[in-house]
Amino acid sequence: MNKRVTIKDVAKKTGLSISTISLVINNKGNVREETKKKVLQAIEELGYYPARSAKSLASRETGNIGFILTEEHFSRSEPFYTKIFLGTEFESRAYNYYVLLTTVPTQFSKNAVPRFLLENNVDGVIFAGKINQRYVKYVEELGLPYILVDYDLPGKKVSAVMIDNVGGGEMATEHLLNLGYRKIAFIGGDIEHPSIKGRFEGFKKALEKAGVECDKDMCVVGEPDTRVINGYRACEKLFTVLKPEAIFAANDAMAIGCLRFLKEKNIKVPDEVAVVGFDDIDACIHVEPRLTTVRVEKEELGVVAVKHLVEMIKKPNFGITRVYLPVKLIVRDSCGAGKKGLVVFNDGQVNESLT
Amino acid sequence: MNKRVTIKDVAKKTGLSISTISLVINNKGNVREETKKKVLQAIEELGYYPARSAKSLASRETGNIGFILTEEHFSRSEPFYTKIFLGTEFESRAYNYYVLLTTVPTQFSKNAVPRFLLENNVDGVIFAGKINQRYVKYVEELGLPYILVDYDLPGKKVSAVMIDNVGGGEMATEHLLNLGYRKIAFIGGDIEHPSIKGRFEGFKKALEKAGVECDKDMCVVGEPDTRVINGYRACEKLFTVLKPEAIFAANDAMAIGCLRFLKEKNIKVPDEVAVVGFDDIDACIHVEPRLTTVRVEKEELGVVAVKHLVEMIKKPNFGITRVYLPVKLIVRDSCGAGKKGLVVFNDGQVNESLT
DNA sequence: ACTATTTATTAAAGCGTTTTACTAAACATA
DNA sequence: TATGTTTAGTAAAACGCTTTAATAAATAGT
Repeated sequence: MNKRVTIKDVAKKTGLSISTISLVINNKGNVREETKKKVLQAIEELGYYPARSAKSLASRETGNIGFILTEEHFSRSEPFYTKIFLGTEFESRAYNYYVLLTTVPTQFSKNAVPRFLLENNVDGVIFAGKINQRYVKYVEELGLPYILVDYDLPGKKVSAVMIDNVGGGEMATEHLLNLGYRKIAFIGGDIEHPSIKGRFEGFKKALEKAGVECDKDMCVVGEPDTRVINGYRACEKLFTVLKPEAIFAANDAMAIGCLRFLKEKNIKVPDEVAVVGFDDIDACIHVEPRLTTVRVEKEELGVVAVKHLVEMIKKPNFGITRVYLPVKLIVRDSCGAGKKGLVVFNDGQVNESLT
Repeated sequence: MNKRVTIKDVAKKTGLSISTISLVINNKGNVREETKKKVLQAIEELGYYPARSAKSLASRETGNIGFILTEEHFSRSEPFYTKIFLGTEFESRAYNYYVLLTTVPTQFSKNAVPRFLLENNVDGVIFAGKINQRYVKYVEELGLPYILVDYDLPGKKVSAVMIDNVGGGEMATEHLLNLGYRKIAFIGGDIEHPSIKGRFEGFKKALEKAGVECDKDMCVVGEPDTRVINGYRACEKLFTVLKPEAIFAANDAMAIGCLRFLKEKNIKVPDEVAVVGFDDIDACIHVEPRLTTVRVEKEELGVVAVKHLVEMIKKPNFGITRVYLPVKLIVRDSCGAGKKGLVVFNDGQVNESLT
């Protein structure tokens, strides 16, 4: 093919040295305005663009960000982390970075270390979701800046962008309380997960504030994870003994599991039981009834993570940043708010997602 | 930080030259088994791994694959191309590639050229979905191998992995015919799109085979694109004049649009109208009734694209590959198959996606 | 006018690999 | 034994940049 044009060609064309060309490109050193112009023009005319590999080698900057996800999270149908990823992907471009995605097994293992770390091929790392502490430690020892998204390392001060889980849990519960429900159940799944824990905390906080006692039997938190099937089972468990007026599920998947169970048992939602979820995944508007939930701005999580990570890359000893992203109650049909004549502060009941 | 260990360190430790180390790593040249062992051990002990940037610079291989998507397709909620992307992402890792994603505007523009092309930072390119021909040309002129996914360039022999749209359209239509429907409508959106065109073709083919006349008025193909809202509108248009017994929508989004309209008008699905979609997006199992559709293996599209692209990268003049991925009818509730006592050859009616 | 300082440019080293051409040793061939 | 052929290993150039230290020219200070 037509040979690649290099910095040498630009030097030759302008009669300057390659050093000068480099300085102009990177806006460094003292270069006369006039020569700058000349160089820029030559670059334009030749269609020159610095080769990434050479630039990386010389400058020790790769222009890449690593994105590490535990394998379970990458399950091909899980949209939550996919969206976070797309957010980082999108935002990275604004900062002229590319993001390299990889998954790692839950357990740390020497030969599960992401290749981009071994190859020295990233300038910083984003960890999304639950992650084994040893991966973080590995990255730390490399001296790379990193940030966690939607997770936190207990007992370790790390940079992280998190969801306001407590606030969201409170919000959802308060909403149910405001609608007059008192016997409210909580369905949680893996309560060890910081996010679930936070949502549960918010749940209890709201109840306490309202002076409603939190019935332990109404809190099903034993399931191993937060998939639909476990929501279904938790709901089943719940209804064998009790009859809650409302359910707050720690995420939409589980909430949808509840909906499934209730539909099977012919228990009407929201007339007999109200259901509120958390996350606002796409499915919410497709299920029947449409699910009231707490919206997490998933892409935004990724976006914010990139913003901070880039800061950290640019400025060494930037320090630790910890940010909590606000959430928002999205009222739809599964909580009975409409029925009860409540003002629905929702954005676009009818047309939403008619995309 | 602890300084990076380089090939020099390995050379020093083994008392060999760096050339030999390199040869061992890349399994080239003539190196005694014995020395090979020695080198490998030293590498192991030192924890050496070749730096990507240096390797790239010297070998002119980047280890990256570019993934180019038109902006509309990247709309953050569009799961179709996201899944294709995840498929490539996943498969790439098996081949030790990373994939760099970028979007481009619909119209070609000199300064919309993906940075990874300018930087010489990819070994090959995947184009997903509808793409302006000039981008393809640009890549071609760079001498880079490339492959299209879910699109084709009319009048140009390019490598591509496509869906069997015609077969799928035929399948869906035949299914409706088998159920006894005769007045079958087609809702298409952008008929210029090769995929839609193919599905329409399959539709007509099936009708013809069955000796059923294709009523032009039953084919709504004027909408600008295939979003939910346009399915809604097309359906509305349809029902102002006609009363089809069944609808075959060219994709699930539009099919869901139909469902919305029909629910609003209180027209029962499938009792009064049967609906079949195409793609099998996640929402299918959440809508009411669950949507019968033609499943496209979206991740698989990405996987296959990577497989072929890697071949092309490894073997220059590999030639053109064109592959059609088969599709599969997924019978659910919107077509009335159950009601009519038909055998339902579905995988997991009840538990599917209870993930 | 002479020195000190600032400004503009460059030569050259370095980044960490791959690869080619070369050498030396070992082995075959006759 | 002399010669050709493998085999094993290496020196050195190349890949295309950045960056540092040095130099030269212009400007300022007295």
